[in-house]
Amino acid sequence: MPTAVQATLKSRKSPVQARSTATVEAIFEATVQVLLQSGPERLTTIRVAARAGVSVGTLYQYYPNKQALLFAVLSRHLRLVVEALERACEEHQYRPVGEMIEGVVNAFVDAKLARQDISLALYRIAAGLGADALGADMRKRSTQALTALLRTASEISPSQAEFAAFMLWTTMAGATRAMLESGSPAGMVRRLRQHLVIMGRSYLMSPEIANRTT
Amino acid sequence: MPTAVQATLKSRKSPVQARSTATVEAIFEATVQVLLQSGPERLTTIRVAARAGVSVGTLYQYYPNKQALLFAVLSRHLRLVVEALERACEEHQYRPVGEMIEGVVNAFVDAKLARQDISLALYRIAAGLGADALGADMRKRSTQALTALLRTASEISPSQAEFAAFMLWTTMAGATRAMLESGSPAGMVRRLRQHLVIMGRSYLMSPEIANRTT
DNA sequence: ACCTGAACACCGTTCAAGT
DNA sequence: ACCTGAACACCGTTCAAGT
Repeated sequence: MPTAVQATLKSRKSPVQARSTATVEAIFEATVQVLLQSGPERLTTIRVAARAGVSVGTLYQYYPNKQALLFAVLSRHLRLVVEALERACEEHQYRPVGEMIEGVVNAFVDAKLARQDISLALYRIAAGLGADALGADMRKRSTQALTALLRTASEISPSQAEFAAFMLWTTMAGATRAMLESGSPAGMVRRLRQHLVIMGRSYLMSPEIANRTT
Repeated sequence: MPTAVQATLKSRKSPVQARSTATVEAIFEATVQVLLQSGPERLTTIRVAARAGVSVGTLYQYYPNKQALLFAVLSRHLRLVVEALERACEEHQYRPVGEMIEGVVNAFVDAKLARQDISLALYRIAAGLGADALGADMRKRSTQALTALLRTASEISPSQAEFAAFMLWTTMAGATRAMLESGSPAGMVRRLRQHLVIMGRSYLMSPEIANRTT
């Protein structure tokens, strides 16, 4: 179920000719480039259009407003991260909790770091309403995948799986964000991975979360 | 050492007469009101000035630009949260780790929830550059207070205190933010407190963080 | 010392006119 | 079917003129 905001921010018309498909892609790429080179403050519709080699009018034929441009970029980025997480969840089902956490943490951190520059630029924009709804969607998908994973862990009480998934996700997301925003020096990445694993594992194996009947 | 950004966003002139002190406060309060009632998108300088009962020109006499308005609000809010955290850290020195975590988590969640509406509105604005620098400052102060606290815990290896403080802070901040953004239903607040305590405690008492020589 | 508000620059968005 | 770009509305910011 797409939210109202998402509907508003979707592409205005679907391109039917090859020419316009190329135009849409050019505008999307131009948005990424302007975002990374000029920053969100100087990202104007005219600048994006110019970079894409079209006029403003053309831009507005495919994206209903400026927010939609950033929404498109944010959307793809978040989707890639969530999909990486979902894959990791699939792959680590029925494994020991320690392995699960390690697999999930590494997948998440890798995905965020893969486009570190985009991640950072996008953190500054979450402002727009679209981002709020989108972030909520992604959190939902992420916690669902994690819940499903935790349900296959023999060590964990099933009734705790859902909330534990929420805690794991916000921990990974929060810590990775803080690290990126503080410049993410090389050594810190390694340490962050380690400590996220330690924290997640010890949390899940704590008497309150772990399955007492097993 | 104040950052360049902060210098730019500080009040432009200090009021010397009683009249202007009142004006500055009126503008500040007007900013909070417009932010909460109209949202960040509709917060215009003219609207804030009108709400404060002054002209735009007057507003710009005390705040160098629109960002400075939001910066002032964000700044006070974050300061209150950090100070609450610092107080909790002071008060729980040399206690068992379980009590430390409980005290710190409750202080943090209480402070964020005390002005829940402002917290939420401000999350949407962190966009502005000022917020980035300010957020970094607050993270620094918070982790320093937490580091000092953890150094007084007999159970914890001193060499791990600093990074552990970073992990604790991002976990609390991330989880609280996610909860607020997802509407923070009544029951969830209680559960979040519990799980933050469980997570923090089990992390700090894990063999990797705990002092093996004690 | 403080305040006013018209004027300016710039940006998001539209739409009549083109190919 | 797609593109153009001048025109419009609106907002942030300034500054000469007021008290």
